[in-house]
Order: sequence, then C-alpha cells, then structure tokens
Amino acid sequence: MPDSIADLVETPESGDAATSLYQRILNDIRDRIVSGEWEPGYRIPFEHELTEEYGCSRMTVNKALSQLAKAGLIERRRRSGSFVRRPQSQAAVLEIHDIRIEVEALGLPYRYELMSQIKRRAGAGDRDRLGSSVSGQLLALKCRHHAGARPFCVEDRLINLAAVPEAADEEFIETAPGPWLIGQVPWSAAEHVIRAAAADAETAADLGLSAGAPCLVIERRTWSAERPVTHVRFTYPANAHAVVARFTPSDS
Amino acid sequence: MPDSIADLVETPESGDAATSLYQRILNDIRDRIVSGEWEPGYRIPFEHELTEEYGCSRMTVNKALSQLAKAGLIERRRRSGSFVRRPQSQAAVLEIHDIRIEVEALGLPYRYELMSQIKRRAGAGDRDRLGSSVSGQLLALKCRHHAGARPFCVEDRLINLAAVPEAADEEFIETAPGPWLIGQVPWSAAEHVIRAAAADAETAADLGLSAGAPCLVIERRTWSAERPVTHVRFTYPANAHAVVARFTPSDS
DNA sequence: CTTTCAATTATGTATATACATATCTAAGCG
DNA sequence: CGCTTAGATATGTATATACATAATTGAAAG
Repeated sequence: MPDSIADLVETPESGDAATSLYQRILNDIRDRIVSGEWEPGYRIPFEHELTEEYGCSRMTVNKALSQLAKAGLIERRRRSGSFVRRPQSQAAVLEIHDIRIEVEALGLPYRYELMSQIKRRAGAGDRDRLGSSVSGQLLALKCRHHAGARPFCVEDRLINLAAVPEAADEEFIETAPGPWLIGQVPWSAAEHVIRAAAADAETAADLGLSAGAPCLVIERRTWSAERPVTHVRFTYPANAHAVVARFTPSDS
Repeated sequence: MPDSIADLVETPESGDAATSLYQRILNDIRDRIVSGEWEPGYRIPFEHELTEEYGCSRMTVNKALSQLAKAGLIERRRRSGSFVRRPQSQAAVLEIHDIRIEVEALGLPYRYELMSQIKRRAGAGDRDRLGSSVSGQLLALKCRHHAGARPFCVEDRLINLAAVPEAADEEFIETAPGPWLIGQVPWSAAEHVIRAAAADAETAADLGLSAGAPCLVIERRTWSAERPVTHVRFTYPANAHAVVARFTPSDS
C-alpha cells in the first residue's frame, strides 16, 4: 500500500479518541517530520527504541514505520535504520466556491433550478458517497445552475438529515442547497475529488451536450464535527470550467 | 492515515518467487478488481477463506486486505466482510508532485520515457504559459509516464533556462524533469489549473485513446523567488486519475 | 408486533516469537 | 596491506494467539 501522503491525512470520520496505538506512533513521527523538527536525512529512532518509548511490541512499531515508508515520508535501510526523506509538498487549499458568484463573475445572469427532491432512507450507494457510517433518512437533490440561457452545471446532492434535520422542511426552490447549508451548518472538514468523465445520457441531456462529451466532475464531501453532512457532485461541460489552486510552502 | 499502498507495488522484474506472500495476495485481489472480474459492490472472500486458500495465517491475509482498504480499492465492514469500492484513484496530485510515487501508489510498475527535447528562444505562446516576463532561452520537453504496460500520462513542460541554467546540460533520459527540478530549485509558489478536455489527435495517440476521449488536464506553474521556473501540463485519461484534496478551515 | 438484548461473526489491533535478509564491522588469513 | 569471512544489527515477513469492536441475527420479553 502505499500510500500517498494524502492517505496519511487523518480523515474526518476517523476520530481522535479511537486512534490505535500504531496510528498514534505514526502520527507522532509524521508530525515531527512535517513540522521540520526531524529534517531530511535525520535518522529516526530504531524500532527497538520506539518499542521502549511506547511500551509496545516491535510489530506495532513496525506497522507504523512500514506505512510511513510506503507513504514516502521515510526511507528504511536494513542494518542502518530509518531516515527522513525530502520534505513533502503542501496540500493545496481549494476554495469552496459559490456557483452564483462564479457565474456572475463571468458577467452572465445566474439562474437556479430545482429538478428533483427525494427524501429516502440511506442505501448502499448512498453510503459510498456520504460515508459508511450513515444510516437513516437523507435528502437527495438534483439541481441545475444556468449561466444566461445555457446550463452551467448540474448538481447532484445528498444531505444527511441526521446531521441537518432542518433540511427536511426546506423547499430549495428559491435557494440552492449549497448556500443554504453554509448558513446552517459550520463545516469542519471537506474533501474534494476532481476528475474528468464522459457525459452519460442523462447528464448530456441536462447540459445540452452530446453523450460522451468530456466533463469536469467535482465531488465534495463535507463533515461537521466528525459527522458527514453532505455529498455533492457538480458536473460541468469541459471548457466551461477549471479549478485553480494557488499555494506557497509558507502556508503551513 | 493510511497507508500502505506501497506494498501494492509490483516491481517490474518481480516474478512470483521474490514477492512476499502478503504482496502476492494483495496483487491477486487487486488484479481481479482492476480487471473488472470483481465489480464494485462484490464481496471478496472473508479473511478465513483466504487463509485457507493461501494456506497462511490470518495476519498475513489481514495485512494484504488492510492495505487494499487504505489504498481505497476495497471497503471493510465488520461483521459483513470486505467489498470492492467503485473505482476511484486516491492519487493526490496537489500533494505529491512525483508521478512515480503516484503510479507506485496504485501498485503498478513505473516507467518514464523522454519523447522530445528542444532548446529554443521564448515565443509568444511560451509567454502565455510561463508568464509575460520570460525572454531568452528555454527548454521544451515532452515526456510520457507509464503505469505497467499502459501510458499513465503525458507531460509537456517548459523550463526557463534563465532561472535554471543547469537544465541545459541535463539529459532527462533517466530522470524525469519534475523530480530533477525539485532537487535543483526550491519553489516558492505554485499555481494549479485543473480542467477537463477532449483529447486532440496527438494526445490521443500518445495515450492510446481515441480522439475526443475525455481527459483530465493539470497545469502547474512554479516560481522561485518571483521568477517563473517551469510550466508543466499533465494530461491523464479520464477514469485513470482523479485529484483529491482534503482540508479544514483552520488550514487557511 | 415491536422492542431489547445477547450471541455470533468478521474485522481491528496488539503481543511474543521466529527466521530471513541486507548491510555494516571487525577479525582472520594470505 | 588487501581480501575474505564471520558476527552483529536492523529491518522484513510470517505465525499463533488473544482480546476488542462493530454490526447483524435471532430469540426473549414487553
């Protein structure tokens, strides 16, 4: 496994309380590396030293170190020890954008349209999107955002009613769910997945494209206090949209 | 955090003899997932079944499955079993700028290939990419990164020789320009643009796609001390790649 | 008929142990 | 002095075992 450094990031659904020992060891070492306390080339303590420090077995320490090695943060050499590798780069911050502002910035009139709204019990597919911990009622919305006369993007959203019960009484006819949610729930963490995909028949019809046309898909999962709040998938026609992220190493 | 996809890596020369058992189990399962034999939602055999099949202990099977779970290929649910997740790359381009690590994190052997290398004076199109302040010599590179037998992405790069004169003497046959630059120049700022696009004829040929196929394009401009260093455009086939970014408000 | 609770089951983590393997160190020999 | 060899050392993988935890099933109680 391997992981990428992204995998080393604590995901919101993994609480802090329930962390296992090997995870704690891993976090401790990772923190010392990314904070710069242990610089590249530094030899981190041997397994048997960490074993003593944490009062655990070598297997537990080994699990933490193996995963750090797979993540590329350290390099392990038999007989020599484990060494910090060159510093990892920073995570970029993507802004949570408001589509209205985006459209109006283009100088086009913005229009929002609710296409469907269904309240239902969470199924397996929903758990894929919101997180496996979700059970109970949720709200499935499909909306369309227009720029001038043309569709700008379609929005396919799930809202966890256990986290946001007020959403059940909201109509979402005038207000888009994104801005409404921001006013309701303070989010504590988010995850973006950005990818390209060919438009399926439904999406193509919604956006006025031909099936198979390239689209940019942005999915966002949001948590509030460790609890999944919403999953949303925006589908934009290619060329209508790009994501920009700027960052500097000094940010962290 | 995760982690352990590093073990998903199959070294090119690795036959069956040199690989460890847990790695072999991991590869077997991964292959069945990526080949489509086990579709998303499929329940893979329980640990105790794999224990029997491979004639090993549960810990060994568990190591393989845990790493697959961290790699995001499967989802594990207590009491229910382990299930194939819908395909989703966990590569984090914004965090890891090294495609080798990205490919290896997917458990595939990595290969780099230099396709062309041209030294020329900056023109108008180059200034669009590197910034208007650029004048003088620059290096234009085209490379291809492979994951296993298939092209993973093509890289189209400009290097400002005024900022990195050493690049003129580098061959870039063994080393990809990305890792080389990181070792040469400390970057102080970067900007990413991520978008979807239809493959043009040249890109389609390079990636083994049909023209018009949806692709994810990631462009990055990097500066060192206010001076443009490089502009690079990575083009990935859709479905082969996604960008993941996680963040919390406290980061910004 | 519904709710509650205990048993079952699969995974999650941890331990002690064992042997393999790579590599560095130092002793021994020509 | 240079080369070979044996030991020491740290990591790599595997085992058997144990108990914890989460989720589902089914039986008992209301």
